[in-house]
Amino acid sequence: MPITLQDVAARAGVSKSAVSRTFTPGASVSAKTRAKVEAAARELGYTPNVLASSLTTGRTALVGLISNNFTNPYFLEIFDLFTRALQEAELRPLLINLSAEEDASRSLSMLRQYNVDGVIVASSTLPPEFAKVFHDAGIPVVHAFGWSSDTPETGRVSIDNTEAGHLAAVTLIERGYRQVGFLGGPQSAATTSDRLDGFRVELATHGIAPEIQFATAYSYDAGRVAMARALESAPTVEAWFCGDDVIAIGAMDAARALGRAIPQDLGLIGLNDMRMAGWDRVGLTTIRQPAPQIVAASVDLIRKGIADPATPPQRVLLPCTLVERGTLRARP
Amino acid sequence: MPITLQDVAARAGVSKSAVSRTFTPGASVSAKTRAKVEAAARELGYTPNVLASSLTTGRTALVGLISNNFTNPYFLEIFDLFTRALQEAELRPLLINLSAEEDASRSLSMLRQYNVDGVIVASSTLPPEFAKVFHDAGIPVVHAFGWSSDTPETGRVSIDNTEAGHLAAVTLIERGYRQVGFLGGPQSAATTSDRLDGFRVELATHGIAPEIQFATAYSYDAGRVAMARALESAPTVEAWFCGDDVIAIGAMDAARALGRAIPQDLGLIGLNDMRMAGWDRVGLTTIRQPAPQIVAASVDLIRKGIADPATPPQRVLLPCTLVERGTLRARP
DNA sequence: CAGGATTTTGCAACAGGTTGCAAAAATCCG
DNA sequence: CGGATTTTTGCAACCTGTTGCAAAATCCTG
Repeated sequence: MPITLQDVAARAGVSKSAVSRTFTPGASVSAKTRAKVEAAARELGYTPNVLASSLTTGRTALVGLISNNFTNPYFLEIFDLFTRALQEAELRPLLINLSAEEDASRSLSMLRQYNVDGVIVASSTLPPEFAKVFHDAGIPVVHAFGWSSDTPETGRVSIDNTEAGHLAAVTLIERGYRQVGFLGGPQSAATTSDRLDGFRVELATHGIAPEIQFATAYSYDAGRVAMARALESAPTVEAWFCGDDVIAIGAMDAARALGRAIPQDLGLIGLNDMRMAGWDRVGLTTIRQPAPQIVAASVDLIRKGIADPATPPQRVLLPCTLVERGTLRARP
Repeated sequence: MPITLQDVAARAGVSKSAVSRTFTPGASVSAKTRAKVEAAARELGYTPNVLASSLTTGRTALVGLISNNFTNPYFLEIFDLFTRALQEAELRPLLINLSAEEDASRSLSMLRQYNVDGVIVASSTLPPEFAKVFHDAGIPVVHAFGWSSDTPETGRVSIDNTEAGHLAAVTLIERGYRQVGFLGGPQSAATTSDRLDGFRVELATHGIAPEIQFATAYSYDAGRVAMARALESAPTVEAWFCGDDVIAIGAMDAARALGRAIPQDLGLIGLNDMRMAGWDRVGLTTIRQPAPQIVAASVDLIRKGIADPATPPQRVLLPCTLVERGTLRARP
C-alpha cells in the first residue's frame, strides 16, 4: 500500500540507489536524475521511511522526553517550549510520563527499542542518577530543571539552585523579615536540598535559622496541606520561601483560609515564575527560572551530543532573577 | 555495539528464527528453546529493535499525539491522562505541538515517515477536517475534545457540546438570570459554535437572546481582554457562559478589576472543570467534561482501529455535568 | 579528438528483524 | 514398535532503505 523507494525508482526509470541519494543531503546525483526522481516522488506521494533508514544510518531523530511533573502547570509551559525547540531542530519527542514509577531501566529499554538519538529528562524531582543510566548506555542525555551539586556526569541545564536559595534569603532579609521558613518540594528532590542550602547559608550570616517544611509533591494540594501544617507548627514565621510557584499558591490559599492576610500577616516568595504567577488573582512574588533559555540550552546540548557522541557531558547554569509582585511586604 | 538477534541466536545455539519467535507472542517455540533463548537474551541484555521489526510487521506502536493547546492548563491534565493511558496500552506517544501552524499535511508526512500506528488529535480548536487527512491516508485517527455536528467521518470522542450549551442556559435561567452572554473560545473552533447553538436554542425557548463575544484563544489573557471588552459593550449582562475555564478565570479577573463583584454583580460559568477551577482562589462554577472517560474512550477507539483497520470510525459522546462552586448566585 | 580525471550510476551486500515453507523432531495411537 | 500427526526448527526470502565499490558516463585539457 504505501509507496516505497522501489516504486519511485521504477517510475523514474532509475535504480533504488539513485532515489535514495536524491533524498540524502550531500550525496552524488546529477541534476537530471534528481529532477526525474523528484517528479516521480511527487506524483506518487512518496515519503521516505525514517525507520527503515534508521537501520543503516543509526539515526531516528527521535528524542525521549521524560518527565514526571504532570500536575504542575509550569510544566505545560516547559513542554510547549521543548516540543517547539525540538521540532525546530528536526527532532521528534517521544513523550514518557514517569509519574507512576521511577524505574529508569524500564524507560531505558523502551527507548532503546526505538533507538532514540537522545534523551531529555525534564524534571526537578527525578534523581540525578536517573539520567546517568542513559549516559552509561551511550545515549546522549540532558537533565533539565534538575540539579544538585553532586550529580554524576551527565549533561544538565538548570538554574543554580543554591543561588536561588541565596536570592530568596537576601530578598526576605532585605524586607525586614527575621523569622523565616522554607517550604520546599519533595524532600527527596535533588533541587530541594540545594535551594535549602543556599537559603540557609545566607540566613546564617544574619544569625537566622529558618523553619523547615516539605510538601509531598509539586502541586497545589501538597502546598496547601504543607502550609496548613506549617502554620500550626511554626505560627511565628513571618515569611516563607516556597520551593515552587504552585506550592506557593496552595500555601497562599491555606494561609488565607486560616485568616492570615498576605502580605500583611505573612510573606510568601515562590520559584519558577510560571505564567499563572502573574495572573491578577495570584500576583505572586517569585524567583524566575529562565525557562526558554534552559530549554534552548538543553536542546542545543542534545544536538551536539547527537552530532558527536564523543562530546563530553556539559553543564549549563543559568541565572535566576527576582520578580516582584504582591506577596512580600515592601522594603522598609 | 548493540546486541542483535544474531548475537542471541549464536549464544543460545539456535537460529535467528527461534529467537524471533521467542519474542513473538503466539509463535511456535518449544519450552526448551524458549528457556535457552531467554537465558541468552538476559545474559547479553538484549532488547529487540522495534523499528526493525516494524519493517515487516508494519507495526510501530507509535501513536501521534497532536495538540495545539499548550497554553491551557487543562491540557496538562489531558496529556497526563493520555500518556498514561497510551503507556497502559503499550503505545508510545509521539508528541506534536501544532501551536505554530495548522497544516495537517506536514504533520501527516512526518507521522508517515515514522509509520505511526494511529493518531490522536487532542484539541478543541483544530478543525474537524484536520483529523480527516489521517483517516484518508489510512491511518486510524481519533479526534478528542473537539466536535461539531457536521464533522467528517473520523473517530471522535467528546462531550455533546450542544448539550453543554443547553446545560449552561438551563442553569443560568434557573438562577434567575435573564440578561446573559456567551463568551466563547476562538470563533473558528468547531466546539464553540456547537456550544453556542445549544445555549441559544435553550435561551430562545425563554425568549432570551444572549450577548455574544469571542476570545481569541483558550488562555487567561484572551479571556481577560475579551471580558474587558464585553463589559464595555454589554454592561447590562448579568451572567456569562464562558467557553472554557481558563477563559472564565481571565474573565473573572477582568470583571473584578473593573469593580464588578462575583457572583454578586456578575455571574460566571465555565466549562471543563480543570483542577484549578476547584482551587480556593478560583472556586469556579463550571460544566465538567469527563476527561478520564474521554481519554479512555479515545485510546480504546485507537486500539480497535489499529487492531482492525476495517473498523468503521466511531463517535462517542459523553455526558457533562454541572459542578457548583461560587461564581453563580444561588437559586432564588 | 584522444586520454585521463571526475562525476554519476547500478549492483549487491547489509541494517535487524519476520515469516512461509519444508525438513526434522517429537508425540500419538493402534 | 511403526507409521501417521503434530509441533518445532532452520533456511532463505523479504521488509525499506543505505552504501562501498566498480563500471559507465561525462567533463576537461592539450
